[in-house]
Amino acid sequence: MKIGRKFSAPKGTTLFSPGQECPGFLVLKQGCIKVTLTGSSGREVVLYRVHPGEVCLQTFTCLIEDQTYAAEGVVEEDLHGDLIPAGQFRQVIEQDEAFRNDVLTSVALRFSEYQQLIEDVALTGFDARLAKVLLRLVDATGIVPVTHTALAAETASGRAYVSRRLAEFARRGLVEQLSDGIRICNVAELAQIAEQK
Amino acid sequence: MKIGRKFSAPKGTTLFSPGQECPGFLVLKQGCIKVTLTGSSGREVVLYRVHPGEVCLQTFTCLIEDQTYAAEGVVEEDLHGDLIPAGQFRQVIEQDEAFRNDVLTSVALRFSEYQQLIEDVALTGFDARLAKVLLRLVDATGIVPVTHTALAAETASGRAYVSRRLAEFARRGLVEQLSDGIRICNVAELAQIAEQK
DNA sequence: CCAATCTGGTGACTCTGTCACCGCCCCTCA
DNA sequence: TGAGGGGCGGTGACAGAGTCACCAGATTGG
Repeated sequence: MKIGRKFSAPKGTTLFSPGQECPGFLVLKQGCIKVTLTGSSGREVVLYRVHPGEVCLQTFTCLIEDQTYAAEGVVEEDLHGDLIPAGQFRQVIEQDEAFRNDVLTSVALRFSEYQQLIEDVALTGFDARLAKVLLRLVDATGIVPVTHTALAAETASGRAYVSRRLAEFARRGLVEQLSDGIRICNVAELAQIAEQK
Repeated sequence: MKIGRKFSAPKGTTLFSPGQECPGFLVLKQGCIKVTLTGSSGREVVLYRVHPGEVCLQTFTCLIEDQTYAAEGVVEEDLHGDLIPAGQFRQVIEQDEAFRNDVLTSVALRFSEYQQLIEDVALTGFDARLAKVLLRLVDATGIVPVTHTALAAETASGRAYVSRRLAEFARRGLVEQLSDGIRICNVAELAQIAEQK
């Protein structure tokens, strides 16, 4: 069954920001959306990423309750997908089993991701969080191609502190700081740190 | 349409704990469930509460992914509701519009609650969190009938620190410590603190 | 070539949370 | 009745986490 209309957006596009309407239910075919929360102090936290096969759930809560939420969505990799207008949601979910399953799967995914995030932020030490993020963001060549500032958002922490701990990791030989990223040197030990506390 | 079977449990019952199967999709008619996460250090965080009209979503993620999650559910007020076996879920959600709406509403609620919790824990100062929790848990007589230990779980913090900050709040005349709880003395100023940072 | 911007390093703080230990109160049970 | 024991809360001393301000190098773009 054909639903929604084609939707594309290039890397860097802000899909929705606090206070705006978001464009609807986006079923991702290709690309990646980064969803973040920004506090009044300007500090930013990465909530989750939407990948192909998943549904962007931000409208969901906007629909049921009225509040506009503080989340912001930015395209990280060029985007292609189908957009289902918010108003048609209940109808489509009733009629289209595939869509319904997509939504339910996405919901379950997000749900456990959020729970994991809360666990990480509330119950784990910073080093474990940092190690986990590094291991999650390595590319195929063993390098994490992001700035300290970006790592701060990923770890729900501050840039200065990230720099300090990263220096300590480097001192211990776990990573090596490059001009354009971080090389992972000791995966095993990092993985062990990620499990602690 | 009649779904599931009657289910009841008295206050204090542990409905599910990390590693166990949870009993299924519980549609609450009466009572309250407290869902918490406990870290390896023994520290506990209150994730959310399930109230009448809502659905307990813990199985949801267990169903889609395989992992057993660290959440624990405890009955806070005597419970009555209907239990839908996990296996029947997709069938019931397809056929029963009322149930489908309940689930979607619950999901949206949880979703925004989780997001709020992440925002609170990751982006707000402790005092704001504490003030917020106090205002959320006051009863009709202006008293918050909980221990410091419970407040620590609600604020995702430690008991000792809660005691300290509460003493400071008392010194400033915002609250008064009683033998069996905390009296709120200055709602306005607490509300203002709750908004900060 | 200079200015503007982005990035990362650092010292000196503050805030947050931990640990251990204390005393208090209440309950139970011999 | 009195000796434990457990839950609760207060406190000092400390450790972990995060902030702020400021600096320096790199890059970019006019």
